Amino acid sequence: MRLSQMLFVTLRESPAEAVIPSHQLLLRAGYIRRTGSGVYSYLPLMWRVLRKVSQIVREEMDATGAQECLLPQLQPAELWQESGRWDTYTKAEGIMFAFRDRQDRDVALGPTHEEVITAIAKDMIRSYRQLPQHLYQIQSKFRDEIRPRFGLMRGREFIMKDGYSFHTDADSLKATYADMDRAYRNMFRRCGLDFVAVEADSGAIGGSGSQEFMVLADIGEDEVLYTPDQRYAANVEKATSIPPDAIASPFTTTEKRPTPNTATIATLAALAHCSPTAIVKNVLYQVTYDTGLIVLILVSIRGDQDVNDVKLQNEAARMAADFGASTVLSVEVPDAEMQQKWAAHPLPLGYIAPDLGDNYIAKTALIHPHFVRLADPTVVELKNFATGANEAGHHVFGANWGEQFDLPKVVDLRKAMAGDRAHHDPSQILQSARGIEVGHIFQLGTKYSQAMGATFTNEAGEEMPLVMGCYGVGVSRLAQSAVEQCHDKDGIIWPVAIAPYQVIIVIPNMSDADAVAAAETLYADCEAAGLEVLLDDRTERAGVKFKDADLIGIPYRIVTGRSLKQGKVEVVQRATKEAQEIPLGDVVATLKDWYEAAIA
RNA sequence: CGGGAUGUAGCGCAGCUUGGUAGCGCGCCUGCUUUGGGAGCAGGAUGUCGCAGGUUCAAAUCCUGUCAUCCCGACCA
Repeated sequence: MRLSQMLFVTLRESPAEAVIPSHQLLLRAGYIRRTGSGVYSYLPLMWRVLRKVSQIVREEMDATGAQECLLPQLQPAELWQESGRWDTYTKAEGIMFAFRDRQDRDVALGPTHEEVITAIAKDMIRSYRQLPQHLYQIQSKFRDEIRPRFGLMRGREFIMKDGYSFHTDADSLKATYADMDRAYRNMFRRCGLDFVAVEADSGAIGGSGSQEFMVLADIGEDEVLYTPDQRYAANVEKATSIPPDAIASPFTTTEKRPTPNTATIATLAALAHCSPTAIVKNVLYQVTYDTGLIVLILVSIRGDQDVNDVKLQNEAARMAADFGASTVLSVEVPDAEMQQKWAAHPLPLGYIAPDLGDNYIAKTALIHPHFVRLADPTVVELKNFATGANEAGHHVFGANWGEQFDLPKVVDLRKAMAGDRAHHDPSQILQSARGIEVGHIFQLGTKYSQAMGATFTNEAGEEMPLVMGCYGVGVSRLAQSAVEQCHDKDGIIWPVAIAPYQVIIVIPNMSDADAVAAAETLYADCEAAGLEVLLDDRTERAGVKFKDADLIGIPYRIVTGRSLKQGKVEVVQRATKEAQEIPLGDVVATLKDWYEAAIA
């Protein structure tokens, strides 16, 4: 491609809308333009990158035997009502773009495709003889994100590879899941990313085992906890650890004492001269189920620890059936406005005890009349602890489970933290890093197949639900992550395998006929050799061309300049800025070698 | 949805406090010179100051509303 013919516009300054390097550089270098909030146009250079990434993904998927297909983005509501996700996706999470067509039918733009693919499996898969199957597609997804941000990092329309596998049993699923683990590692390695695989929460998709692939970067939206021996890595939402040991309580007698202005653990610990580990903190949550029922959960946890919202939400979901509900719409810490809806009288905020009376809950139809009391394992062994007295400005000291308070049901709700010890080896201390989630693989199980009646007949002639897995890669997010991870002050440094072009030939002086002729020859030779090449034949000064070449991040730059007199050209590697003079006749073969070595 | 900020030329910004003919840098167009790291000189074009009301002789500027974009948050008593 000749740059003089291309829609090629670079910006000297970053548009104000971009705040992270990768977003700024993609805008400045003319790869993308914002069309709306969280909606981007992929310009010719970007589209080449996305096609490169897609092709790597495709090759690795095909190598596992998965079959590419293309499913509709426009999806009827019935499918989602069958799976039970219509309400959660349109109301609770509100993440699905849903609307009515002219026949007044509810339809939506696909945020994901479990429903569509399961309906097809239900239709087409009848016998165990057809299994396993694995279909995947690469297409745009639509999600009405709460807060789109950072360009392609969290868009409302984005490109994703999503795959779905169907199995007779869990062992077959695990085999494919392991294949996907390997395939994903291959993809991300081939794309030139520095990544880590971590244990993950399954979230709204549902199911059991799941693993995320994180590109490490400071602006990552996820926190990853890992051990230096690399034997453990998990999303903080999922992570478990050994908490610090509790320091023995200094309280020897049981008494209620006035403790003014100690609504926080820090102020209470200071006033009472004790460690936060000697305090039982009681935190109130409000869960809303799909039936409209509100259930109040009181969590008791050690004073130095925090509740993991995701673990709590999962526990609330497990309890849903007990309340005649099927899904959780929200889990929140009730603010003053929410409290007014159900509190019979003002709560002793900051001074709540594990036995906060049910009489605080007003008798209303949509409010469960009892607190659901849960205890994190960190409080189980505490002796003579301090905790609230259910009276503003007062705490109880020297309390014990089975004496002053009944120990509630014990559930792990604790948020693991950097500095905690690891379960597999307590000498390993958890470290924290930020990550960008570029891939996620799930063992779904039978959640969708059961809901939608997707069954097959097994060897014994019994009708069984299909066992499913699903596997996603954020293609457009991955491409921007590569920039986030690989750039310098001058611009993008594309990994060779996903660069839009491998080579750019710069003619420093267009009025030098020899330089132009040499460049034209090299341009033709590169193309003939199968290298993807840009020819900067614009009538710009050399400085402008060098700046632009650096900005758009093409891996190899040829300059037909001064050394032409010696029959040589300068060849510069973008990543290292390393330059060398190479005889004209050797240039193409050299670049071909470099390219092949880089993508091997 | 809550909080914060910003909307002025293609991009980055000033002007607003104290109302009075809309500015700067880059980019763009023309010409000449220049030609290896975002050239110099000369000339030129480009704005319903986000939108709608209001106050006023007069509004980019003051008031009200509204829309859009970006950032932080959705969380511990």
